[in-house]
Amino acid sequence: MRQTRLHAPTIKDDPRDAEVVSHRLLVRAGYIRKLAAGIYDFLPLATRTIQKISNIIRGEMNRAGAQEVFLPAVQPAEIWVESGRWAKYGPELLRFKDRKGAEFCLGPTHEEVIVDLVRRDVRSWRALPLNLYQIQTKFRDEVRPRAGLMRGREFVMKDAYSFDVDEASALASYEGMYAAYERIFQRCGLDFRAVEADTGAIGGSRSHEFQVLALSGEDKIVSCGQCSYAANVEQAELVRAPTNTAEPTCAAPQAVPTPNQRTIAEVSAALGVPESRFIKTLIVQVDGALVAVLLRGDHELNEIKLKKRLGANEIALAHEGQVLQATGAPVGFAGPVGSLNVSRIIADNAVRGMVDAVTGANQADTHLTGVAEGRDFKVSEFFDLRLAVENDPCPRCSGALRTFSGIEVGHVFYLGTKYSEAMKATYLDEAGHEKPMVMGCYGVGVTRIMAAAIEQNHDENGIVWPAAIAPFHVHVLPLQMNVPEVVEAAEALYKALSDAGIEVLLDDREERAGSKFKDADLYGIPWRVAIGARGVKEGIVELKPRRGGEVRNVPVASIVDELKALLA
RNA sequence: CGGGGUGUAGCGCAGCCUGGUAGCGCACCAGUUUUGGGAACUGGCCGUCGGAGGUUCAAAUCCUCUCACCCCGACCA
Repeated sequence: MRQTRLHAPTIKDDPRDAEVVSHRLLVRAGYIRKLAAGIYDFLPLATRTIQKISNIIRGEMNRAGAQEVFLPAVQPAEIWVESGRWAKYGPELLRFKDRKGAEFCLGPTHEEVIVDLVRRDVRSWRALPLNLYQIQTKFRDEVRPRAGLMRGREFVMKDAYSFDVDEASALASYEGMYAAYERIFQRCGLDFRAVEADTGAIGGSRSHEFQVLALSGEDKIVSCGQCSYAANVEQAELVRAPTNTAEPTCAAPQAVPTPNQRTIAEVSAALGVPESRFIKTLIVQVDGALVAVLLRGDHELNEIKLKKRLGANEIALAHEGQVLQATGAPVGFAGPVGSLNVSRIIADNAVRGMVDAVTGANQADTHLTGVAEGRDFKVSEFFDLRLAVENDPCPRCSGALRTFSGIEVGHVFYLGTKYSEAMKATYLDEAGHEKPMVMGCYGVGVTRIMAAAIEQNHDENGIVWPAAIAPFHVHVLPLQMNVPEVVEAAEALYKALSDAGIEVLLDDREERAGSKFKDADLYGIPWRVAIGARGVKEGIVELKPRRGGEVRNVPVASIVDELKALLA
């Protein structure tokens, strides 16, 4: 490809609306442009990288026995009504009507479509297992799209769906996809971790996320320093610490004035008591009722665990008015001692046996010290309700958990029969009995991989692509376009590399060397060959890896073989 | 949806407080000189100042409403 013909306009200034690195660099390097919030144009370089990623995914999916299909993005409401998700999915599902008034949506995912497809024609155990996948544009009307491609409303996703005769076979399919995913992300050159995850609204019982480790990641994950245990903090099981058996040092709680000190941090600083000695009291709406949830002051509520433990459909922190109603005090002074107007009081395991603790007094500008669990208040039930934190004990071994930020680029779910039962996707087994198919579903965020790869691979000058997903292999820069020998050498090298099947971008623009170097760094192509007037007279060109390495002089005669070897 | 912020040339911004001929840098076009890490000079092109309404002799500037976008939170296969 000649750069004079390439549409990849670079920008010197950072775009104002881009904060995260991948967004900034993709815009500056001319890979993407924004059309609307969370909706982007993919320019030629981005399209090439997306193709590379897609082809890696195809290779691994095909190798794992899955077959590629291409399903409609526009989906009729009927099948969503059938699965129950037309009502449940909420405003994230972009719905619209056709000219006759019939209801449709733009597919955020394709369980309904695939189940509808498979149930029509698959009637026998002989046709199973079956695994179908596609690479396609998805649309989710996110409340708040952000961070460029990391959380867009329209994005490219690979989604796969497996159908099996029974649970054992379905779990084998799941393991097959898990293994394929590990290969996919390895081949994309990503530093990632597979972690145990919550199954969320999609249901099912077994789930892993593939998280690319990056400080800018939205997800928090924990991983054991000693064994292979890793999980999303939402999911991480916490072993119960030994219950405190120390005796309280004071006979009864003492009220202390804490004017306008509403947060644990403020009161902790004012009283000189560490946050871990506080009992945090959250008033939570659980399906309409108010519940008091107690946590140790330095811990955070895991809403997913709370929802699960209580079997609730909807939970949310109470509003100011509800807090006043429950505690008789403004927000910031709630505590479990005395009368709380809530349906019940539950607590995290870590609150059990706390003594000499600090809590709100259910009275404005007042806290209580010297509070003891059991003596001064009663909890109806203890659960594991908090988010895991650094140094929590590993639930599998004696190690300690460490925390990381991650970007979710893949997710595998064991679905069971949730959709096949709702939509009657059944088969006849060998004995002639009708049974629901057992399903799994598996997603990879293709465009998100592109962003995640940049989050992990960049420097102050631009993108540093992992070779496997770079838009080109080699970038050839003739440094003086007015020196015929330089242009001739560059043209010859361009032809020789192209003939050798190497993807090469030739910077044939009438630009000064400095501009060419700057743009080359922004683009992030793995190998750069600079051809200068001095070197060419001696039969020398300069080879430089985009990642780190030094410039190396290579004889013109051997540069093609050299690059062939490097790219093999 | 709650909180905060921004909309002025293709991009990044100043001007707004204190109303009076719409500016700067980059990019783009032409020319000259340059030519190994975003060249210099000269000339040139590009604006319904996000939109609507109002106040005023006069509005980018003041007032009201509205739309879009960004950040934090809530939300989220």
